[in-house]
Amino acid sequence: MHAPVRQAKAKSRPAQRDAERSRAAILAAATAEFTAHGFGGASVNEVAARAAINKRMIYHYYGNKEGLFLAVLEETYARIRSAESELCLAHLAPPEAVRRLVLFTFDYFVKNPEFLTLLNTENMLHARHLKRSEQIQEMHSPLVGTLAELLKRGAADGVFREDVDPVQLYISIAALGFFYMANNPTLSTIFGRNLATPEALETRREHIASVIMDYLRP
Amino acid sequence: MHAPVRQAKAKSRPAQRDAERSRAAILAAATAEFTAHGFGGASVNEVAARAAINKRMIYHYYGNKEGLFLAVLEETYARIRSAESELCLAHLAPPEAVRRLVLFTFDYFVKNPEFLTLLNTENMLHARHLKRSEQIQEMHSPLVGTLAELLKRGAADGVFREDVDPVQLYISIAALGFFYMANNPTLSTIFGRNLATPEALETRREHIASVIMDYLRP
DNA sequence: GGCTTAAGTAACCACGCGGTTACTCCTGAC
DNA sequence: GTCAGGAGTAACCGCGTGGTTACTTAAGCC
Repeated sequence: MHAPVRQAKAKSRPAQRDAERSRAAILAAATAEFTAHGFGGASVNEVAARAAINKRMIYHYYGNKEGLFLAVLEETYARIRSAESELCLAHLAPPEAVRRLVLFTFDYFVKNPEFLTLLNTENMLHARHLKRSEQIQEMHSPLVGTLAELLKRGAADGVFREDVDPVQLYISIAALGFFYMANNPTLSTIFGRNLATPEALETRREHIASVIMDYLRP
Repeated sequence: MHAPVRQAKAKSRPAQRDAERSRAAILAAATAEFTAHGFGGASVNEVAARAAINKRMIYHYYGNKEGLFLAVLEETYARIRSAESELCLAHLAPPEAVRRLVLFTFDYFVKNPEFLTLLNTENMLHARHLKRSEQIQEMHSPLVGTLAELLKRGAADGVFREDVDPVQLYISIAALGFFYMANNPTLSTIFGRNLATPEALETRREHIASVIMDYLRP
């Protein structure tokens, strides 16, 4: 799609029309703003400035601040689900597959810290946005079902214990990485050392794999 | 200390003077306000209203909103350290002591959800308040040292594996409970069931103990 | 080419915000 | 008894907020 030609206005770039591009710019700006300041501290004026888009358009596309935040959450969940769908675990031996899932989860949190902060913000608000979402089914991770299959196969093979609840295990895999990354600033301050160096992250990554794999031992 | 007698003003209770009581009321109100709304969304006007104290006094005691939030964090840390100091683990067998610590940690998070939310808020702000605190030493948990001793004794007794990093273990013990409680609203929404019922909490509690104790098996 | 819809703009509004000013008066110390 | 300091009050200020109003104009369709 070519950019239309139009006389430039003083001090502003030529107005163009591209709804998809505008919405994407707004979502990216809103993600940064809500991540940095939380829901109450974030400013719609600032989102508009960051996106270089008129504030009226934010209300046109998303309705209000709550609708904007829900759109940010939905996109955030879509991203992790998309990344999870690229894991191909079914053809792997159960221990290798679970280990792969554990490492993927931690690596995802390391590369996407905004996911952690946005989730914490939404939990502080008692998930009131997610509860209104029409995409909750898409947010449910199919990996819990995958994990249940792996645990069943592993128990049958005698390489996993038999009494593992896949939901509890999935939550624990997430917990071990999420807490470490989301709380890294206060943990580093209190322990008096940087827990976010590449070495520290590698140590934590291997520790998490060890905790989970040792828990699954028969 | 007796309450001084003074003529009541129209529509307001008699003004009394008690700095300690005022500070305590302000901190309690601020804890509730920051817990519910985060730092940016919390309002100093609302804190004053909740505490039934003039806003000027908040600035008199705490300087500004940032100083108020730091005071709330320091009190929050003081509370968990006080509760931890009542754990008497040294005389217990290492497995029983570690299990006691694990259960205590989860139970504390269940009973003090504001601790989780305030910590998440401070981490979103990159621990900028904690970094300015003059009480960081008091926030460092002595339990890490206690845990190191237990791991050493347990390994010598042959009931624990020998290669456990006490800091990583302590973080994992906190992670398994913190994530579950702090993310309960979104997890419950996405899994389509209430993960905060007494049964669900008991299941989670036992799961965490199992994960940690099985990890420590030689 | 004209018409309709929607993308986009600029300015505006009422209100709440964090913090301050200017004071009163309680209380403790000398 | 007096005085100074601090607890406490009421009103105020400049600014930013979420959201709205009233418009222009690009672009697609018939």
